[in-house]
Amino acid sequence: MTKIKNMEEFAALSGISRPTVSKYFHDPDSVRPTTRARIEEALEQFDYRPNIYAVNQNRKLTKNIGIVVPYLADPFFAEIARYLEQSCIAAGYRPFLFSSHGEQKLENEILDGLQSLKPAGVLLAPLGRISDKSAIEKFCASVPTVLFDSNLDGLGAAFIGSDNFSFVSQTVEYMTRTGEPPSFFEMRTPANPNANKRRKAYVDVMDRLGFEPHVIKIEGTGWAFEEIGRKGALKALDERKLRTDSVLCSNDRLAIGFLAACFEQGIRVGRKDDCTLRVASNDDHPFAKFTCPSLTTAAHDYDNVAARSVETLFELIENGGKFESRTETLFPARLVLRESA
Amino acid sequence: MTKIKNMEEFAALSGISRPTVSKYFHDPDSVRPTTRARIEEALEQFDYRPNIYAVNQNRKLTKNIGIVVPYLADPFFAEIARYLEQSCIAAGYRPFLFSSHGEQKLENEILDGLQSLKPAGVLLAPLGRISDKSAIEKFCASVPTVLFDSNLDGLGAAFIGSDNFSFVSQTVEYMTRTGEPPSFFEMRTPANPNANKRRKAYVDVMDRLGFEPHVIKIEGTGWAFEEIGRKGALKALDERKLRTDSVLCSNDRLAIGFLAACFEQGIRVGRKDDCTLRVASNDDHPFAKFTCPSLTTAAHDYDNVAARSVETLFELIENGGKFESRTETLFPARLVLRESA
DNA sequence: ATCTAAAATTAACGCGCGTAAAGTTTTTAT
DNA sequence: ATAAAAACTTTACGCGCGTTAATTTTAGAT
Repeated sequence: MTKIKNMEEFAALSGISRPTVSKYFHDPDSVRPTTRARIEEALEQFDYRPNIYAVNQNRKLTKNIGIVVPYLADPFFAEIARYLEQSCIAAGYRPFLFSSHGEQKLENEILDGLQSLKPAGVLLAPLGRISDKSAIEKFCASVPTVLFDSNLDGLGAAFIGSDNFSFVSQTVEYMTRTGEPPSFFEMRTPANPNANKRRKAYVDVMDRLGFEPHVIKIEGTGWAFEEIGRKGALKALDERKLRTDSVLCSNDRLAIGFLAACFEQGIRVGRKDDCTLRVASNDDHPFAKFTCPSLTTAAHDYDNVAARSVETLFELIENGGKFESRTETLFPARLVLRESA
Repeated sequence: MTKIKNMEEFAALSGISRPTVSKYFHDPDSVRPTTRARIEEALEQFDYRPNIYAVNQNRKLTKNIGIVVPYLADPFFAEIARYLEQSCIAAGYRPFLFSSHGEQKLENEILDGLQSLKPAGVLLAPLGRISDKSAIEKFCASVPTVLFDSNLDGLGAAFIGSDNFSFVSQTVEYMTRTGEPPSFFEMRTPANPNANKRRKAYVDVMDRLGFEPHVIKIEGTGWAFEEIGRKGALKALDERKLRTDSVLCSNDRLAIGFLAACFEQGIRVGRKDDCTLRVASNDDHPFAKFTCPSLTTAAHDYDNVAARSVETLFELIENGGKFESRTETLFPARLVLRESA
């Protein structure tokens, strides 16, 4: 097994000229089947691969794709990232995954570093409220970018996410139909723009159903939602803030904290006879199945959001990085009935 | 704001020769303070950055560092990855994060792709049992690699992880001291080598304390530990496999499933009077605080494992990629008492 | 066997930067 | 002030590959 230094050498060993070999690596189907066979034969024998730095220096467009999520320690984003990664690989691209870890500074640094990677495109789930909009706008101007999960008005070539109204209307209607209308439990200053849309949807749906909306806003900042939810729930329970026996949490991570607080307080949650409270939520977090009781929630259409995001990005890339107009695609939720409501 | 094309152009605009500018980017302290100032002044004015592809093509060693974890949807690894990333950045390196998603094929592909990135070093938490040892060995031969979390005998230049004996001895001793000796709850064919060490430690400690070890092995493969734990627990409870009122789970994700199963069955877990079962575990998963009841567990020394891992890798890099001998560093656990035991 | 379109070869340039050598200027020490 | 050391400038080559233009070979059809 000789060590190959460069394409010149490999071309010589395979008996094919370098430009043809170069062409092969760009697109194996662009060469004659016989020469392709000869190259691939040599490839197995000598284990050569083009120097990606030399390749990317000379190609106008790299095969790199950046994937940026706001908080990777949230398994929801880890799952989505997994799907996005695999779709990129399947399409012959090279995904690079980054997490902003909830910090604006880091999000900016990631976008900064991403620029020098000269990616063909970027899939960005921004931090949301605390994102540096102007920095993101500048970034999007120079790199084809598709936003997902969190929409920022007008930024990126397209947005793909979930239809928050569909989430909340389904959970509210279900709870109302099978019991009492829920209060809405959320952070006072949510990081994610979806939270605001969910609150609005809650108020709308309650109005429409003829009930008075009741929003419980809890304190806390950052991304430790479970702890924030737990503390907020303890306080709300202590102060008897709930107007009915039903609560709808803005998202599952808050609900996880809420359920932990209920358990601590000996409050039985669920629809069984001995239960005094029903808790539902939104997202269908990977752990929602393992809360006690298991969490009734509105599930993201993970697969479609992820699939459409990469699809859209590929279209964008093939379109030269620009769309005629910015599109927003929203996928509806699927209600997942479990034990908590 | 003119658009700069290359270093030549930037050098001209800053009034400094290109080789000096190049030197500056390699190490800002290697040029005279006055010239450094002039360069940085121009830098603010013109926003130029070297083309990383051209840079990396010519430098013997890149500033890239690969971070590979077995399963990023596990918040434990997400948290560790976060720390590793930040340490790399602080040291002037460029971390690239990859997850094997529990698949050998993917782990191999990641290492494969990593080679062409020509990283200065790699931090690798391998899949464990299902890792392709020969592939990893080959990789380590050509890239300076430090293993963490999961040890594979003899692979990598060093290993940094947790002392499984310390984990299990603390939990077993605690449970025994304050109640009955625990059974050990684990997967029959665990993916992670730590699991085997924990079982051995359990048997050892039980023997030493004069109790008969009792290991409950449950079925299931893959990385959906919570569901495996839940199903296994339902079966074990149904078949009355437990010899005492105490269970020690091999890891927290299994324990999360175990607790969910107990809740479903109406079994009260904890140390209160009305409880009939105590459950403890190992890892201190980020969600362990929010299980019902909250989980008593032995915590990894996250910070030290992560810090020592990057430290070791940097030493390795400065050492030219080779150590005299392979070292294994283990950090002890810290017992975290919560409500479940 | 002959023609033609497709594919491969040869030759050569450029990408942006690292880096080395030789000469010049600036700084530091005496 | 002077010498030595340090830093900078100029010049030039090389890295590995993309890409183009001109030429030759090959394949499929008549």
